Amino acid sequence: MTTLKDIGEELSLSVATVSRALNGFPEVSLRTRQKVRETADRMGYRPNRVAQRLVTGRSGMVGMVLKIKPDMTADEMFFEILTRLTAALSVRETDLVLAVDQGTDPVAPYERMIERNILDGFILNAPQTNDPRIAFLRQRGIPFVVHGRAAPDADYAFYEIDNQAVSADAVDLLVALGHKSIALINGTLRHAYAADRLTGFKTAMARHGLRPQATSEAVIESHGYTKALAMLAAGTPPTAFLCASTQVAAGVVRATADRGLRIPRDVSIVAHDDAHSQVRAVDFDPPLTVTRAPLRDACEPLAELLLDVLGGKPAPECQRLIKAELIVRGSTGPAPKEA
Amino acid sequence: MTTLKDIGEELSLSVATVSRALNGFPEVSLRTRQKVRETADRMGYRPNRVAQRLVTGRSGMVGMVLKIKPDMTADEMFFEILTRLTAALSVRETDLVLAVDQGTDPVAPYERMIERNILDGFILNAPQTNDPRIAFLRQRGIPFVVHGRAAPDADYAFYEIDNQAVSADAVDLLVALGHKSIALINGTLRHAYAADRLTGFKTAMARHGLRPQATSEAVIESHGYTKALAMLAAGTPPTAFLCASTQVAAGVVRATADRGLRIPRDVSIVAHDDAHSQVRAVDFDPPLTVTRAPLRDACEPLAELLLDVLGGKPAPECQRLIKAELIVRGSTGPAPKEA
DNA sequence: GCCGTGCTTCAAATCGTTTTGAAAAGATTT
DNA sequence: AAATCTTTTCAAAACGATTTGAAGCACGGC
Repeated sequence: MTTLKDIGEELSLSVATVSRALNGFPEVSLRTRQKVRETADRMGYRPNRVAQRLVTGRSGMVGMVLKIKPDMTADEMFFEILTRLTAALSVRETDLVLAVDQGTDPVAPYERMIERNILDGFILNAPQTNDPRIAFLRQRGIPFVVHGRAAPDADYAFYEIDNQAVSADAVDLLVALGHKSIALINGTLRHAYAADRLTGFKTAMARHGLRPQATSEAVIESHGYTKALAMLAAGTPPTAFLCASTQVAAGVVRATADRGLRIPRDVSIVAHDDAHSQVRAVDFDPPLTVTRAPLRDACEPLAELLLDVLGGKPAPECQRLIKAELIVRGSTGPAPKEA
Repeated sequence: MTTLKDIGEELSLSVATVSRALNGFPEVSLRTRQKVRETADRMGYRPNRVAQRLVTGRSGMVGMVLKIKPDMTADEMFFEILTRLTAALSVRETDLVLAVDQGTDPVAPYERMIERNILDGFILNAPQTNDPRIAFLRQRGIPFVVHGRAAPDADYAFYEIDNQAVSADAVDLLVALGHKSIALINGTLRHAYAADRLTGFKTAMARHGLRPQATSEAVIESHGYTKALAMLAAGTPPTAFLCASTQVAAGVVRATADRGLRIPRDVSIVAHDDAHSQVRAVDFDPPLTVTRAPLRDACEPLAELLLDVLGGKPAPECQRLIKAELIVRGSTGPAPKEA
C-alpha cells in the first residue's frame, strides 16, 4: 500500500507537504501540488481511512437503530428509506452501521453502539413525545438528527413536515367547501406527529368556530373502518374525514360504502399521503385528495443535516420544517345540503 | 473517553502494562491484571477500534451488502436474519456494517466498503454460480464467509444445506411410495442452490432408473401454478412434485385443485421449507411434507465461521454442509394406480 | 559480594495520517 | 547590502492502541 511517506521519498518532500498538497492547501506551491497529485495517482495512493480517522477523531460512520415489530418484520417502506439513506451518506463518504432494537429498553441499543465508540452520530426516526432516546443522546452529548420533531420547541436537528399545517390545510379546504362536521382519524398520540396533527386540527376548527371530532389509534385500515362506522352512526355524523394515512382512508371508504354513502357526494375524505407504495392515493375510487409529503424525500436532507451537525453547525440552523403539498382530487366535494 | 493512558496514570502503570493486562497476557502479574481490569471497568474503558485497527490491522467490524429488489423491498425474512446475525456477532465483539446494493455492478458496493478499509471481512449471501463477488474478494485476499455454496468444489468458508441431498431425500421418499413420474419445480439455475437441487434430482432419478422432469424459474406462487398446470395437462402428468419452496408449493396446490385432483390421493407434494413465516408448511391442507432447514439457523454458524476465518483458520475447516430434515406430513401418499 | 535467573514492568517504536510551530528560501523594502 | 516580510517547506507532536527490547527487582548459587 502506498503511503504519504512513499510519495515523499519519491519526490524528496516531507510527508507534511505531501499531505497538504493532496488536501489542496493553499500554502503549498502550485507546482509541487501538481507534481504530488500526479505521483500520487501514478503510485496508486489511497489515503488510509483508519489513520485519518485516528487523528481527526471522526470515524465516518453513523448509526441507526431499527425498530422491529414483534414478528420480526419491519415497515414496508423501510428498505427504500434505508437504500436512499445509505446512498445519500455514501456520497458524503459516510457509512451506516445498523443495530436492531429488540424491544425492552429503547435506549439500550444506542448505549451498546456508543460503547464501541466508533460512531460519529445517529439518525433517529419515529420520535415519541418525550422520547427517552433523544434525552439520552443529548445528555451524553452525542450528535444526532431526528426524522420527525418530538416537540414544537425541539432544540436539536430534525427534518419534519409541518403536521399542524397538514391538518389546518385540510380543514381550510373542507370548510371552504361548506363542511361543518369534520372528523380527524388520527394516529396514536404517543407519536409526536399525531399530537401535532391533533393540535393543528383543533386550532383550525376553533378558528372557524367549529367543534372538532377526533379519535387516535394505530394507522391501520381496521381503525379507519370501525371509527368511521361508529361516527357515521352517531347523532351528528361527519360530512368529512381527515385520515392519518391512506391505509386509514381505505378503512373509511369501506365504512362509507357499508353505510350506503357516496364519496364525495355524501362524505368527503382528505388523507395524509407519505407515498407508501402499498396503498396509493390515486388508486382509490374516486382518487384521494391528500396532503402529500413523501417519506423518502427525507433521506437527502437527513444525511445533509447530520453532516452539518457533525461539522459543528448550531442546532437551530439544522432544523427543517417542510410544508406538505395539498393535492385536491375526487374524494372531496361540496358539503351535502343539511338534512 | 477513557484511554489506556488514563488508566495507566490512575494506577501509575505504563500503557504497555495496562494493554497487556487487559488482553490477558501471562507476563503481567495476576494482582496487577485484576487491578487493571477493575479500574478499566470502573472508568468505563472501551478500546478505540480505530487505533486498534491501525496497529493490528483488525477493526472488529464486518460488512454485509443487502441486495434489494427493484421495488425497493427486501425479503420478508431479512429482518430476522439481520437481528440474529447482529446478535451473534455482538457476542463476539464484532459489529456489522451494512451497505445496499443498488443494482448495476454487484461488486461495486464491496469495492466502496473496502476502500474505506475499516472492515475485517464480509458476509455474503445468495451466491450465484461463478459469483463475481466471490471472485473479487478472493482476488483481493479479503476474508469472507458465504451463506450458500456457489460450487461443489468451493474452497472458501461457507455454511450451506446439502441441496443435492434435499432433492435426493425427497425423490427416495416418493419412489418408496411408488411414484415414477416426478417433477421438480426449481428456482432459477442462476442461483447455486437451484443448480445443486437439480443435480441431486437428476442423479437420484437416474439411480432409480426414472426420467426426470424439471423446470426452473423464480420461486413464486405463480410459477408453481403455471408450471404445474402445464405439466398436469401433458402426456404423462407427474404424480408427484418437488417444490423449491412453500410459495411454489402453494401454486402447485392451486393448480391441482383447478384440475380437480386431490392431494395426496392423485398428486403428492414435497417442498423445501426454509421456515419463512409467511407461508407455513403446516398451514397447508393437507400439511406439507417438507425437507426443512430454517434459514435463521445459519446466523450463529456464519458468525462463528467468519471469526474463524479472520483468526486465520484454513478454509477447508470453515465449511459446513448441513443436512435438511425430512418431515413427512399429509401431502405425500402412495402413487395412484396406473390408469 | 558477584552473577545468572525468573518474574514484572517500562520506555520507545510502530501504524499512516493531520496539524503545529519553526526554519529555510525567495522577494521586497530600506 | 542588510533588514524585513512572504512564501514555501519541514521536523516533530499528536491520535490510541500493540509490540519489541531492555531494565528493575528479588532470589539463590557460586
